[in-house]
Amino acid sequence: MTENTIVQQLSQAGHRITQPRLAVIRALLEDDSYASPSEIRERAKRYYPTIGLVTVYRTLDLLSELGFVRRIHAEDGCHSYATANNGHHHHLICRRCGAAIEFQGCDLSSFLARVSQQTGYTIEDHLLELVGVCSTCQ
Amino acid sequence: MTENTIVQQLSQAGHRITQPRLAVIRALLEDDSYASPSEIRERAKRYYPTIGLVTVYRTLDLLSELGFVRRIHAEDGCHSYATANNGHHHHLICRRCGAAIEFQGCDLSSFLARVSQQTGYTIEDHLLELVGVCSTCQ
DNA sequence: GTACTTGCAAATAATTTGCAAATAT
DNA sequence: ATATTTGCAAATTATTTGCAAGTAC
Repeated sequence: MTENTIVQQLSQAGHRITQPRLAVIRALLEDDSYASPSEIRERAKRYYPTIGLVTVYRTLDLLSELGFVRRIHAEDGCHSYATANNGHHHHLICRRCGAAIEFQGCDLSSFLARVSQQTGYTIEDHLLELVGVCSTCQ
Repeated sequence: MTENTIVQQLSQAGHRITQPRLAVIRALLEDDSYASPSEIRERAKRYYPTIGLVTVYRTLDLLSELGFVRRIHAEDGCHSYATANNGHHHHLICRRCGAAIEFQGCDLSSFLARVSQQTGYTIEDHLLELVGVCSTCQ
């Protein structure tokens, strides 16, 4: 995902391209490790030093609605975000450095069909996150 | 999971069986839908009317360490808990009534091996939650 | 009897809201 | 020019901690 793509889609969706929003977008793209709103704010200050935490919250909400970020459900809480590409829906997270990348080809259909049969539930959605160690950290 | 099993293991692990703890355990077992600490407190009041919210938090922590409850990562936040059986590790959640049951046989090994190969990560753990509609709610 | 547990009150942390000033278009 | 966005301050919500009183063993 590039800054241009995000800016374009933000704009097309009727939102303004402001300095604080750009700063958050850059902060997210410059580093693939997941981060909390206040960590993202610290990174974003490099691009817009006076950015307020409230603006970071609001920008994350906005980017989340548009599918450019997603909340990470880590062992220590669910207050962090990572960039996300539209379409893919799952993160693979490095336990050491926090790098959160998306992986391709989540095909669980036969597994889900079996669980559905066993339980009587219809299954409509799933949350899947993999945790491990990235190649750099190994 | 039964009250007796939990009480026994709590006791064996050196913890005391108190009225507030029993109330939380009963509140959890009486209903399989997941609930927030304060909802659990409301349910537990039926068994011990003066129970404090702090005690509910502490009891949930304790039960969580022992593996009898697990946090549910729902669409609206990660502040809720459901009962868990030792060994199984994933919940299937009804979107309508909140029933959270565990399912058997999570075999993702070949899937995980493929992701590992594609990404260069070693994969050590995973978080999986399925969301759907239970047979009663259908 | 003693160590563990409880629950209040207070502290801390996380998030949201109201609103006047600033800014993108 | 105007509607959107910002960011402060304050409100709200969630969670943790200190500690004196209560309770299980």
